[in-house]
Amino acid sequence: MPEGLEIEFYRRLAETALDRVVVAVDAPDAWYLKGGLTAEAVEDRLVGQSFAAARRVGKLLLLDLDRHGTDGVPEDRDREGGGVIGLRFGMTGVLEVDGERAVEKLEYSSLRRDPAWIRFQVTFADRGTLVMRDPRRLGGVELEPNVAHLGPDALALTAGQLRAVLAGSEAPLKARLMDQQRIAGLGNLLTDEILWRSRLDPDRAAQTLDDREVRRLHKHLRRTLDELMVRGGSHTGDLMVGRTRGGCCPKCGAPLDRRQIGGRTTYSCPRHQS
DNA sequence: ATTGTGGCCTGCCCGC
DNA sequence: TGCGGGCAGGCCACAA
Repeated sequence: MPEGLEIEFYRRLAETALDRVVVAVDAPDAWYLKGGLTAEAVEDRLVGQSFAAARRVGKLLLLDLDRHGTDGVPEDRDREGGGVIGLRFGMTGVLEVDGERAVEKLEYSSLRRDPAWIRFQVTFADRGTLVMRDPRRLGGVELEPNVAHLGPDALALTAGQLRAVLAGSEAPLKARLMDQQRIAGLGNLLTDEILWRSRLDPDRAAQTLDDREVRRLHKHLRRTLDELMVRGGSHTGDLMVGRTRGGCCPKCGAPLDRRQIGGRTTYSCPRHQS
């Protein structure tokens, strides 16, 4: 599923959609529009504009609208927020620009291109498109999304930030790492991989980690994100081959534990993680 | 406040 | 061969 890494790939792809004038918006699924947004409102807001920048906070992709209209006339500066559209991809959302995908293989999503799965589409004057496909409709589109409640981005997390996130929390380590208000961008697969590499039990209370363990966790967090980014995504971790019912630890061959932690299916090695 | 739970959505996989 | 029940998890509302 798209976690922070995949959304970073999406963001890079979205940069090819910058500075192109929008001529049409298709939002066929009202349920996909969040925060009271309507198809008419998003069309009014986008048509005639272009995207000036593609940013990312955790799993949220942000497209900044150009401050100026196509005629170079300054926009109404009184309008609040500066014009940002937020795209969430849920578990099975895929981004395409001009028919190109940022991620070829997406775990738990389908490779089919059923037109019915198009939840949001922007057409540019050059006839190119930006398309969100989402079979399960767990993503969404929102204007001026609130990013204040998101924690620091996982891809740039410092050791000090990690320490602060874990301090004083009775919550299971894994739940704390996946809490988007604390750290933005870690999903289920990445978190299992990071904790497995760090040899830490996902069910331990977050605050029980000592300094050495926090530093170890931070080292593996950074290393894992860098490595899987190069490999191509969250599903390319070393644990993945064993991450199945009855699966075994790729390190030692011991049967993996399969538990629900923080409401998520969690795989861990009883021999390596404590 | 913090932490946990259930439900949303629907394609796909497994077993019968 | 077709069918039905789980399963997947990001996110949110709500409960304790």
